[in-house]
Amino acid sequence: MSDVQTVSSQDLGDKLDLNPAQIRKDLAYFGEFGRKGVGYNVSYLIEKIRQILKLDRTIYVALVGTGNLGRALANYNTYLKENLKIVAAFDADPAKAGTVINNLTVQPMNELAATVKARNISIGIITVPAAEAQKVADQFVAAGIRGILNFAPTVLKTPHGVRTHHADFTAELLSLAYYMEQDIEAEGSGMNR
Amino acid sequence: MSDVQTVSSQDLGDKLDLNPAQIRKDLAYFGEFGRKGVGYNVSYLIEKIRQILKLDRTIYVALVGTGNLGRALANYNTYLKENLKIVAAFDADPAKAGTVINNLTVQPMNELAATVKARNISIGIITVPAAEAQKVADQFVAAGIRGILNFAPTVLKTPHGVRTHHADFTAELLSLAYYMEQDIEAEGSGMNR
DNA sequence: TAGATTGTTAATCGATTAACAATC
DNA sequence: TAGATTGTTAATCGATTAACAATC
Repeated sequence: MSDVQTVSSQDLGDKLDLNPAQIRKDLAYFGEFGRKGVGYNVSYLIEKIRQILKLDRTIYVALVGTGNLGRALANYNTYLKENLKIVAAFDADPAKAGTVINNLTVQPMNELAATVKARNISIGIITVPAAEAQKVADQFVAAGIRGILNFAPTVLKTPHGVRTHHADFTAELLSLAYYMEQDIEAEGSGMNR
Repeated sequence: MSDVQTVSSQDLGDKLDLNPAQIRKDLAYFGEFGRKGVGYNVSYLIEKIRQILKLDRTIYVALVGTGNLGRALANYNTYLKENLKIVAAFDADPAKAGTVINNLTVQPMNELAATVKARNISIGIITVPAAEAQKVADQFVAAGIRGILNFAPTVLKTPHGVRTHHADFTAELLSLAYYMEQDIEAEGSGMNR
């Protein structure tokens, strides 16, 4: 491990709390990336993993809804890795068109389809009220988007072929609450984690 | 299934796409909730599951940071189930103190500890810039909070006994992008999902 | 060459499913 | 009683880990 050019499955297992055999098996599933007796070349492995995870290309993202959450996400843009870029923002309110949020000029909805195509946008983020979310999803789908990240508290219907993830704060809080209670019980019973 | 008073593991398995034996085993782990030859009493089962998931009590939540994201979450409050309630909001900017967001009056940070105790708050939400997040977490911990939901793009250090979840938009988008690509490949290869 | 470490096969472990006695 | 369905034990399946030949 003093040689930073190379890393062994043992090293990786230690760091990731995983069995070295697991590491080797998982990597071997995608190809032969290592050298027997030597280990894995770090930069080569990173490049391979980027390929496996499809992180070797930039993905362009559009945002609909420039309320508090939409603006928060647009500002978050700065933190997104270079392979994810929010490049367009839309709002149904015509009065919002032309306003600027963190370098993005808000566009009216009727420009959505053309912009998605022109800028090669493949993911749409929905931060509109629940009542409007489905309509926006339909417009994204019609524009040819491949994935939707929905922040509206409603379940969207999207056709097969369009991946839809739901960012659910409530679920996040409930999950946290559940594990908190588990912790408390574990303490009470003198168990360790 | 025509009798809505009662439900069988078969019924539940059909609905949840799970093996009936799995359903029975999982439920049996927590106790004997069913009646042989009859099934599970629906309302009794719901109550038991609520108990198991610790959903039978109200959890009080505080929010620090009333920027775009904080305000968005405060408004989201309306959608939270009755067992999760954001009951306090704080901001480091003294000028913000006293402003009202969706029924919540923003308080100055020096009131945090007292409010957490007085209102029996067990979860803290952090929506401040990354640079301030750790400081806020420390204050939450000192106030005796049991769980933290962190929206700042930074990893927090919290002591053993304080559950910390990180709501990571980037991870959400990356995961979506990954599955999108998988879908595309599956199509290309004529595989079905 | 001797030591190290991969990729992979064999052994183990755990989780899922099937089967069934108990019983409503 | 006959039919249905649980709770649980036994069988199966898959995933994790150990072991090791290949080889750098």
